[in-house]
Amino acid sequence: MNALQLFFKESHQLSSDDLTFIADHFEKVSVPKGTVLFEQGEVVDSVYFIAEGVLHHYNFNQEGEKVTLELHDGPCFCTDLESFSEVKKSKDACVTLTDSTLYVLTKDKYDALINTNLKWAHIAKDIIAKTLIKMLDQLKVVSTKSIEQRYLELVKNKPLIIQNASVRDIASYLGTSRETLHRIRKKNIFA
Amino acid sequence: MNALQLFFKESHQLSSDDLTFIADHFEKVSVPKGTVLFEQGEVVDSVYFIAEGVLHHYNFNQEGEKVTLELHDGPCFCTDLESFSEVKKSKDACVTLTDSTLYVLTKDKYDALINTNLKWAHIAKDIIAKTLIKMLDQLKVVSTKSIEQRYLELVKNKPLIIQNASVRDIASYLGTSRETLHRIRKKNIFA
DNA sequence: TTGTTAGTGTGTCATTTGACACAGTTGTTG
DNA sequence: CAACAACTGTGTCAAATGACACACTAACAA
Repeated sequence: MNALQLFFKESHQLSSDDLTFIADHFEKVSVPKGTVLFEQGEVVDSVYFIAEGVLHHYNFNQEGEKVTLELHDGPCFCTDLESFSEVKKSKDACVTLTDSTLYVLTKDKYDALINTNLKWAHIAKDIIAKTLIKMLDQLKVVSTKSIEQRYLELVKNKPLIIQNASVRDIASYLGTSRETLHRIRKKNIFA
Repeated sequence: MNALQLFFKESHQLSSDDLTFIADHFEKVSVPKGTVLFEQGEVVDSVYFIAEGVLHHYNFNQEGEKVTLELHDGPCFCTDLESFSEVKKSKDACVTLTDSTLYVLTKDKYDALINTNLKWAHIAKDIIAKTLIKMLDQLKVVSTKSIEQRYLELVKNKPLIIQNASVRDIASYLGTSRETLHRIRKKNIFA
C-alpha cells in the first residue's frame, strides 16, 4: 500500500476496491528540489498529495517582497483551492524545497471522482472540512502564541521544515524579520 | 424570499422547489443581544445562518484572557465546525452583540440534507470550500497587512462590527492591545 | 442616592522590534 | 581560480509596542 492509500485508509473506512479506485485516479511522480508545482498567474488544475517532501507556498506583497504562506511537510494535500475550484488564476506559487514524491489528481479526474456517488462527494467534503478545521486552528495559534513559541514548536514537530527552508522564509512564515528570528535562534541555541 | 434563500440563490443555481426545500430544513429565530449560541465544553449541534446581527466568537488562552477569534457580521454562516462535524466539545463560545435574526439547521437535518442526493452534498462541500478560501485569505491578510491597515478596512467594510464590539474585543481580534488600538483610533480620528 | 463594575482615554517607561549597514560564508558559474 | 549572488550573523539605533497606573464615564443594582 502506498502513502496515498495509507492516508485515505486512516481517515476513512475504505475497502481495498476503494483504495484501488483512488490509486487509479492519482498519478505518482518523483520530482527534484526546485520543481515548480504552480506559479502566479496560472490556473492550478491539479490537487497534489505530498507523500514525501517539503514545499514552499508563497506570494508577493504590494512591496514586491516574497511572503511565505505555508511550509508544507508531507504527508498532506496541497493546492491553491481558490484557483483549482473556481478556475481562476492563482495569486501564489509553490515550489519543492527537497526532492519530493507526489501523487497528482487532475481536475478532470477530481470531478469524475466526486460525481461518481455520494460516498466520494462526502470524502471530498470531509477532506476540505478537515483542512478548514486545521486552518482555523492555525489562526488561533497565530493570535494566541508568540513567535518564539511557534518557532520552538516548529523545531519540535517539523524538523524537516527547519532543515530545508531558509531562515528568511521561516521568518516570513512566522510573520517576523530574519533578524528577530535570528535573535530567537541564538537565545535557544542550547535547547 | 428570505435572507437565507437569497444567500443560496446567489451562490448556487437553485429552483424555487430547492429554495422551499432549504427553508423547510432551517428554523428562523429572533434573539436579543447577549444570547449565547454555544459555549466552551458544549457540543455544537447546529449550524447558524446569521441573516442579521453581529456575533462575538472567542475563547480563553492559557492565561485566562478572552481572545477574539472572529467578529461575524451577517449574512454569513457560523458554527464551530470541529465540534459540529466531529461531535466534540467546543473550545470556543459565541454570543450575539446585537439583536439578531438567525436560521438554525440542526445536525440531524444537516445530515438528512447532505444524504439526500449529490446536489446537496456538493452544495455543502462548496460552502465549506468557500469558507476555507475566505480563511486562507484572512491568514494572508494577517501576515501581510499592518494592524492599522486592517483596522481601517474594518471601519470601511464592517461598520456594524466597529459600532457594536468593544475596543478591547476589536483589539484582541486584530491581535494587539487596547492601548495600541486606541493610538490608531486617535491618529485616524479625522479620517 | 450610593456603590460597584466594566469599559475607555491617556501618560510614562522599559522592552521589543524592524531597518539599516556590513562582514563572513557558501554555492554557482564562467 | 575568480567573480558574483544569495544567505546568514551581528551591531547600532530609532520607532513601535505592551505593561502599568490612574482618572473618567456609563450602566446597573442595592
